[in-house]
Amino acid sequence: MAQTRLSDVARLAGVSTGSVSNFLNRPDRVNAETARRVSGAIERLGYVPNTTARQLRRGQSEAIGFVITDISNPFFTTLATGAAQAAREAGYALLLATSADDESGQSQYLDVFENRNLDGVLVTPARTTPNLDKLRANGTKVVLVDRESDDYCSVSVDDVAGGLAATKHLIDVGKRRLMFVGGERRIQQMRDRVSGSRAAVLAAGGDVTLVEEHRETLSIDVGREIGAEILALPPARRPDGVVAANDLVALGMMQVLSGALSIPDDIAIVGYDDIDFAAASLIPLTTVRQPTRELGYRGARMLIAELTETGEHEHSHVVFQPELVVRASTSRSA
Amino acid sequence: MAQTRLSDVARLAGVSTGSVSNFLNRPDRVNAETARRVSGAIERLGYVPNTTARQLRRGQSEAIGFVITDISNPFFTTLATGAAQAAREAGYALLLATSADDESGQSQYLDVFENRNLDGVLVTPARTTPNLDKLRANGTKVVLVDRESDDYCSVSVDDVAGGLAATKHLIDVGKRRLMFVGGERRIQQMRDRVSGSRAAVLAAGGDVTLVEEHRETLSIDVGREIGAEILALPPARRPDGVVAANDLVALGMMQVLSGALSIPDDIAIVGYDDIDFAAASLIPLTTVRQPTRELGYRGARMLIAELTETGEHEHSHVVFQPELVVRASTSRSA
DNA sequence: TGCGCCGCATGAACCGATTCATCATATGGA
DNA sequence: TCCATATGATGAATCGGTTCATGCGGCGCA
Repeated sequence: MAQTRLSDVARLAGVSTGSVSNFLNRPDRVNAETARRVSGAIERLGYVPNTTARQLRRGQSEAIGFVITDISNPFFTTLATGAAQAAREAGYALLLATSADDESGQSQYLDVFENRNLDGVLVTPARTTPNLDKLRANGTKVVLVDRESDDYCSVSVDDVAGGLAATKHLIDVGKRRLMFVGGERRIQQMRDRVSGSRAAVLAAGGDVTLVEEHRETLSIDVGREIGAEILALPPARRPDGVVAANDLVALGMMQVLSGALSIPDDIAIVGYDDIDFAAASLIPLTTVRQPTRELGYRGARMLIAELTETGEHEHSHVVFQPELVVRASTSRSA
Repeated sequence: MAQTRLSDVARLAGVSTGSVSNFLNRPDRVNAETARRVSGAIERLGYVPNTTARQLRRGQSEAIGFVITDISNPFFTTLATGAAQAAREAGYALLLATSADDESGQSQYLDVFENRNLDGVLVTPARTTPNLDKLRANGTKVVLVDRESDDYCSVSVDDVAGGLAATKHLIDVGKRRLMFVGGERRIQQMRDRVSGSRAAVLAAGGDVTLVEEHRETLSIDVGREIGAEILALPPARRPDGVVAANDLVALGMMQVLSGALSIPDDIAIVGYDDIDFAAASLIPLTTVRQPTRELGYRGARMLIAELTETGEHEHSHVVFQPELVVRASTSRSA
């Protein structure tokens, strides 16, 4: 209960508080003998510095925040794991907020962050870009994850390439009536994936068609719904290949479709993200793998770098390349 | 950049800092006119209180921590969601730490928490109980989640009942050669689930057998391994019913087994937790549902209650009852 | 011997909000 | 009219580190 204070350490060691503080923060600035005494006193008292006081004086918290858009999607938790690791390595704390079940969503959580005075936040922009500028005006650094922007540092994945690879693969295995299931068109990633998909169709020539279906959220349940809708179509109008914009939808669709149709013969499915459950499905899911963990890791490192750099800041952008992982949901031989 | 301080507000409103502080924290103590002026000044300046300074003075951080044992298991993220909600409702921040990929594991993260001076932590004790006592001696409150203990408040689920229900169900659908796949025996939950399982076998009489398999971790990959081992057995020695101690293992096993055997005819599988993917599997998984979100929610509320209560503290314990959810992995009719 | 410099310790001021003893003013009752 | 009481404002002290201007002793060099 009774916190031992830095001044207690100073008294026991017979030095000033300044020296103790220096020992803690710039050990090179204290004499070896002094260091020995201070270190002994700290040991003896079991002293732990009070982070709050340090933060107050330093004007920074050594903590960064991350808003998880959808905690039920392993993609985001993997992102968080990567970010957490980077934070830990740099001695930062990672404060996670979840906007999972909430109507007003993200911007509310950014508010939470606002008066927790974090040094910076990692943001995965959802449907609309929340008022990041306001945060930044308040002195909080911002790095975008899984999204590019000229105004902020960002780490992202080439979604055009991902959409293209997924679609081209379906065409290569002989599918002609394709369907793209995406999220809200306002989200940049979705637009990119769609445009990659279209590019692949265009390149294939005239006999390949592509229909697009867009939903607000991309969950397992939504996948089930869309699967049911496909089954309700007359067979001739059913797609024979589907590109889903995330694995959850793909798995939901597959569950419903596998009851009535043969996968991949009647209908082949490609997901996106390569969450663990994609490989673990009874029919393993072909999917576009993103370097998810790395994405979170690099994002956090970038943020921390921005926090610690001294000179003028230049926004930097890292773009990873996705990788198509072929499994049984599109190919018998896989 | 230049933070507006409380004293700026006071100056603009023409009142003392004490009054501004009172307006913020005990509005009933300030005159209506004063309140109006202060509120106007806050508005005009866009003032946001500095949480760090408040924490320092108050001696508390209004933040609680939660160590996620395995972030790749949706069970734990759901727990976190519940806890996050409770924290949010009470105006607390939830600091998440992940011990996912780390050899030394949990205790290290509790250290991180130690000098972040949190008011309390929520702990899901893993294999060994980390040095919680030390934390507590430092003034940090502790509540155990998913585990009972006399020395701490706790929220848990009746694991004996869960193991029993799962096993009895297999027996009821006609299975006789049962297998229990659990985690480390040192973990209390595992012991409870096993003993529930044994009780069900005992109650069924002589012709039901139970073999036990224990692994350090319970992941999809481990499930695959065990599935392969089962397939390698001579048919007569294969179990015809499996109780898995979490859904991940169950899903992993099912993936391997469904290739060679008929589920549920040759072998029926029951999981544990009822994560979303259990219902979403191509063969939906029968499982023991835990009120996971509620568990996190109640745990956090309990912790916050302990933090805000004034009198003597009495440890309290909430024990939820699990619920068996029957699906196709054990029953054709389901 | 004297001067300048270096290394290191010192401790008061400070970060920004909260608290509380104190005081001013108003109200009511005798 | 006077005193007791209530209401509410005040501002200095405080929380626990960090910083920095200041000072001191020792060493090298001329």
